[in-house]
Amino acid sequence: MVSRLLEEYFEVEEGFEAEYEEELYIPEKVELKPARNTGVCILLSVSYSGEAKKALLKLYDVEKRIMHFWYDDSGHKPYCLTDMNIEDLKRSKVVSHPGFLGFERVKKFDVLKEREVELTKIIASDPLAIGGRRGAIRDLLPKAWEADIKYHNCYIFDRQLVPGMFYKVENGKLVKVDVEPSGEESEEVLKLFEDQVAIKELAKEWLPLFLAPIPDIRRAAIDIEVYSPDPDKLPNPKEALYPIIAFSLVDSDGRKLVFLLRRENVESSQPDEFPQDCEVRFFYDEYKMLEEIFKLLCEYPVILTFNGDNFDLNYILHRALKLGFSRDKVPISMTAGENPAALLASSVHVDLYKFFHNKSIQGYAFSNKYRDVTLDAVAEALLSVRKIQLKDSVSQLSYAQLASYCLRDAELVMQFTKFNDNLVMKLVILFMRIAKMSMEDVTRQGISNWIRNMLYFEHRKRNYLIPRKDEIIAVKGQAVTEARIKGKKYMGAIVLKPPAGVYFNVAVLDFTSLYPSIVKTRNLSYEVINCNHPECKSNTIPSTPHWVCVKKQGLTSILIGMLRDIRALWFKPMSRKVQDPAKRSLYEVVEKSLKVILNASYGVMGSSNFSLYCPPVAESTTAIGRYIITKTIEKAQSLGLKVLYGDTDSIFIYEPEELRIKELMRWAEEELKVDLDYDKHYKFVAFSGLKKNYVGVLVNGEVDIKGLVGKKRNTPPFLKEAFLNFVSLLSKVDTPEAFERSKTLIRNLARRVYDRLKERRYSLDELAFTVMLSKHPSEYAVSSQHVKAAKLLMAYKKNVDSGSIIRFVKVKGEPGVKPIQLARIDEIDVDKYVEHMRTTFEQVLTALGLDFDEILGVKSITSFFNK
DNA sequence: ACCTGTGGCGAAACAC
DNA sequence: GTGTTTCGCCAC
Repeated sequence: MVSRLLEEYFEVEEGFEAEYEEELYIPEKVELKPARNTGVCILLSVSYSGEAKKALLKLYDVEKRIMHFWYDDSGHKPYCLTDMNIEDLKRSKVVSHPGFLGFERVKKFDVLKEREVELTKIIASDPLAIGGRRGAIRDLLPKAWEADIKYHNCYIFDRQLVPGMFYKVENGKLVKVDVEPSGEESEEVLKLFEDQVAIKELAKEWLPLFLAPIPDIRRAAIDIEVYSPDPDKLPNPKEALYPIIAFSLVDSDGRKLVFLLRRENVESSQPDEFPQDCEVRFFYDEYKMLEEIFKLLCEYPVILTFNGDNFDLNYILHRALKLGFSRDKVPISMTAGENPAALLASSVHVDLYKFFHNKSIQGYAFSNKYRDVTLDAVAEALLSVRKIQLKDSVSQLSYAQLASYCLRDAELVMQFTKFNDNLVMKLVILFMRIAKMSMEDVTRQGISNWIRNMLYFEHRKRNYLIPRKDEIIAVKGQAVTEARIKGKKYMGAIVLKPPAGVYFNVAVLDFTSLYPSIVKTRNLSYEVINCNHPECKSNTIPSTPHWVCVKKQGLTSILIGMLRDIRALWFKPMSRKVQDPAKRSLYEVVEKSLKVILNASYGVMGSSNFSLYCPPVAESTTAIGRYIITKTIEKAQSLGLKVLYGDTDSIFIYEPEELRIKELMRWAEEELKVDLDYDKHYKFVAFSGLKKNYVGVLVNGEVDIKGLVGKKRNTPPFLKEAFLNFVSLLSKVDTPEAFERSKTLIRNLARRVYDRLKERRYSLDELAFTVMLSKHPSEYAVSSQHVKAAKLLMAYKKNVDSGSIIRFVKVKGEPGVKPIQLARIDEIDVDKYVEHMRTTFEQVLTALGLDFDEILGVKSITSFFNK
């Protein structure tokens, strides 16, 4: 049982196996709990071993049927896998044990039978992804399980057995797919790895995942509207007190339909007022309408919603139960827990709200194009189309207005998966292939779970025992470096302090995917860091006591290195080179998805929630990063280059000389084994003198604004707008002389904003600060302004919770703020706003050598205000 | 049940 | 009054 890996890299005590075996413990009372999703797993929440196990099983009369028995992450809750079929399970004593498979759960399995057909379609449509829900394909699973267990006979991950990405369904059976790389392209890519044996072998297995075509899965987007007597309050799905008055569906083939519930006192509409190309159906009976909705939900392999987990599907389910549907007639079920998911009986439900909410998706796949995750905001950012803006609440709309409104939402949701050549669906499927997760899981779970699953898969493939978190910490230790910021675990990157002022002709160099490159070239991986070979101890990590194995390359080092290389050497260049739009789009999607994984791969190593959490690996990564940028700056200076600024992996060089830059790049490649690339060239950069804080105008006229207050989400719109005008004046500047001329314009602009503010000629909307609540207002340690505003809103019977966006203005008197809904323009505290204006503008003015007070003559005026 | 990391800035609240 | 802490948002 002790794997090769464990013996080699951990100090394995003599009798390791016996340790578990000999610790006999026979509990008097056994608690049996259901294991989620696996159906035929029994979870015993007790310690067990040899004789104890037997006694225990005898107690429950199931000993003969127990096939396998494994530990879970905690090491104390072993799983039993049984080979019992459902009928046996139902009859067995175990089943009737309180807390185990209750009646309802068994019943659910019967429902599952019907789901297989549709799920099979999805799996079959993309054999390289594992698809569908595990429970739903349970009859197909045993074959995969056998293979899995035989092949990886050491550990079963988190209540699931991964059937493997290399299976597809044929005639109702799982069939192994031949994954030998075929085709010229694979060969061509593999040639790039001639000198890296381990990486080449792994790339052989992974390339099909990226090169195989991505299926266009048939799907439908849905949306509902619910009647509400209070237009400010969203109806509660658990109570489902009010009728569903509209339902819309838009499918991937272009079919559009709307169901409307006839109600009293609703304005009737002419046929031509309804949306065109759309089937409209009226119902007198909500029950009937729900029946029709359920039929539709079962027609598509994938159903898309925006917030369907929390609202739409949840509401439909509870409304149906309230109207007298029995549970087995409703094809929707909610998972248990605080953050439940709505699952469909015969389809996969993708809640795009959850997917778009994922920080990695937001940042790296969509480069922060949207900030608020609302249907309206995301649609505007990605599709340039908005929701239909309503003056009245949905409950007051005419039938035609309601139909248009509801349909638009479903259209937007469908469009999310279609725009940019099905980008979102393609990303989802690629993430399924990379993480070996189902569509439902991959769209709901965060990046750390994707990476965990990806790594676990590679462990099992190699027959490695997967250690627990506490085992890694015990053997490899905690972080030793001290963070600059209090409360952080270890030291991070270096940021240079830039000189305040404007600099013409600045080149920016950066290290391409610095951290993944470090992980690869310096062999960073939890099992090989601080290994127990005496001869490795001299291979130290700078400014840490850690060392790294020189005998064997670690798993994460190979895997992350391989992903980095195929992105950098193939998919990134190809996504720029290839002309054929379809091919190009595929390269772009693969490139994007790899970027997402790579960017998070370092972070998770330093995250205590991550199951392979290894602080020494995380701090070694940043330590080497610091070493690399420091050495590069030194080298640049010795070459006579002037380094203005740098942050983590970038270096700003003033008046660069091509030959010296080339020499620096060559040196970095040779000495440090990292690619130093020429990133961009600024016509000029204006530094405020603060770190992470500057404006630059590129040679093509594009403007980069970094970290300045004027661009932050919480800054009031009037300042953002003024700031943008300010920057656009700046972007027209070409020469130092033009600066002098632009100063008058800048002065006028600042003056105008100031006067307007003073005369209160801005609306409340323009003055509003927009801040997100990161937790419920009651949970805050300090009552900051947005929390105060939120509490005022709550007192005004508004629903406010973690994630809510609070808009407030600053007013005179206590408590100094009011939510925008409750404020009047004459209450505004003008002085506070002048201060905000000052900081916003000063960040750039100092760079230009201008003074805010001087420009406005503010000093005399503020003193006037103070009287 | 959910959760990648550290560094840095500004505003306001809190602690003394 | 002051220094410190908390919070949100951003850069990388």
